[in-house]
Amino acid sequence: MRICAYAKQPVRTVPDPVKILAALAEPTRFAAMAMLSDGGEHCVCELMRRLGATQSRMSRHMKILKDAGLVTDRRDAQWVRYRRNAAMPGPVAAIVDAALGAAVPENHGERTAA
Amino acid sequence: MRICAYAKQPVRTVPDPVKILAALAEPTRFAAMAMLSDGGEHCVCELMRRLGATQSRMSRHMKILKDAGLVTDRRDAQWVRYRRNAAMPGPVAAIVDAALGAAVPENHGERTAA
DNA sequence: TTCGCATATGCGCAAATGCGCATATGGGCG
DNA sequence: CGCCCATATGCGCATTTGCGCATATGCGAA
Repeated sequence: MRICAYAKQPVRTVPDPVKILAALAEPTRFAAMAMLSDGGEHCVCELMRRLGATQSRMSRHMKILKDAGLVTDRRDAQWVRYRRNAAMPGPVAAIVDAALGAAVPENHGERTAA
Repeated sequence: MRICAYAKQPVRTVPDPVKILAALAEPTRFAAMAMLSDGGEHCVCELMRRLGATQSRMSRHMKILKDAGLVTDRRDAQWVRYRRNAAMPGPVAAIVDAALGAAVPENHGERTAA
């Protein structure tokens, strides 16, 4: 029912927040997003090792994060490098940041975001 | 493993972000939180009518939100009034607000949070 | 107490989700 | 080419999750 039918751009569909939340609502995926939030690239083999997941599981989890638009992947020789999607719509990035921020165990009440 | 053993308050356990995300990652529950974000109280019968859910389903969904610490309930005669938990830890409220903010359909690219 | 409205819960079922195993695919190297 | 490493995917299985139905419980009114 595209509201902005006149829009030139491919109608920036407002991403379903529920889908974003579901993608993050799994321990391994959440931990993966936390790893990727260092801004760098990480291959599946590194993710699986650091997070203690099997190869197939980690690959599938990353696909879910990718489908949700939270990460991007890039083929580099025999590796696939994943990184946090820098082009996430603002509201989506806000969800991710808020979730990751709540995971910091240090602060028991203090400010988290900046 | 209570880190702040000296705390007088009942050790504000840092809530598991994944649990919060899971509580929100369901359409009916998400919509319920959106309804409650008007700051007011809403009984189950109102929630179920407005959201098109059956009574038992709505009751259970609200229990999940309550267990996650996102809402509080209050018995009022034959009704149970739910409202957004005003005592949510900051980081948790940040997740909820970010998620609800991403749901606003109006803004297709504009600023959402203030 | 009995009735009726509002809410919670036990139960079984169906769909979704996460997992491991095996295998396929992609790419570098000898 | 053959081999190996890294990643993706088909498949079956077990668990979780959401759902409706029926029923139990709470509460006010007659």
